[in-house]
Amino acid sequence: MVGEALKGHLDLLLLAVLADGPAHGYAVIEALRARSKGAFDLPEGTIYPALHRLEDQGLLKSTWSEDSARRKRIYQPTPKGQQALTTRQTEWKQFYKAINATVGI
Amino acid sequence: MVGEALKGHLDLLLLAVLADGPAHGYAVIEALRARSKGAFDLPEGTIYPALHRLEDQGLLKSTWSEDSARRKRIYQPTPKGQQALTTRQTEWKQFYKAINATVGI
DNA sequence: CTTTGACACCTAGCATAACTAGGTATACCA
DNA sequence: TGGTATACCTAGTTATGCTAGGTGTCAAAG
Repeated sequence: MVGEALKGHLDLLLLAVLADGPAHGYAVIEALRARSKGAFDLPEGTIYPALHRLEDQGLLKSTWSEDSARRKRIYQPTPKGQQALTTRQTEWKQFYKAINATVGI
Repeated sequence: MVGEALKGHLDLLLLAVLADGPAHGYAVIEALRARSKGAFDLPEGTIYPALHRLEDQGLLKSTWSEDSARRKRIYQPTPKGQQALTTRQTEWKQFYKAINATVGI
């Protein structure tokens, strides 16, 4: 994606993806690419620290999956994370409508 | 506004406001507040450096107004700035549609 | 006539978060 | 055996909005 545009909006994306079911980091990257039809093709160095940050904030919790030889850290939203998702959604709607109103589109 | 949400989108707002007519920095702040219905109430420390940056990039040019005892630096978009506005607009549309698609709203 | 607040400009330094660029390791296919 | 995809990690860079301070003009209120 382009530059700094994503700043402050990534949390919303991650919480939205994980609200539809637990997933590990690499799968989140693929889900973002798929859902956005290729617009969000984000590097691991973006996603992994963001997931850690959200877990530190208590919005996600993670467990190591054991049903595979390849280790996977499975993330899912906490109740606090689900609540955060709805507030982030309304904030996002207000934000993009404010932009559209300002730009006149 | 909230946190980092604006990062990467301020240039679009400034170019859009100034595309509707030259204005000085303080007036730009008021225009943003008015157009966004209060959503974008941005401090001078955000606007002035941003205007300087856009001028450095050749997207705006400025002149000091002389018809007032109070000095005002009047900004207006250059041709390059007008072109940048249209590309930023299409990028913004792609961006917010990608977010909405990803979030599912 | 002094003070307060709106107007109008400026910038050094801070904070945040996405990204770069490196690393480790497993699995599978040619 | 080598390459590619999967899957994780993090130190450091970078970009930019914002904080917090500064200067000065002007008008209205006290």
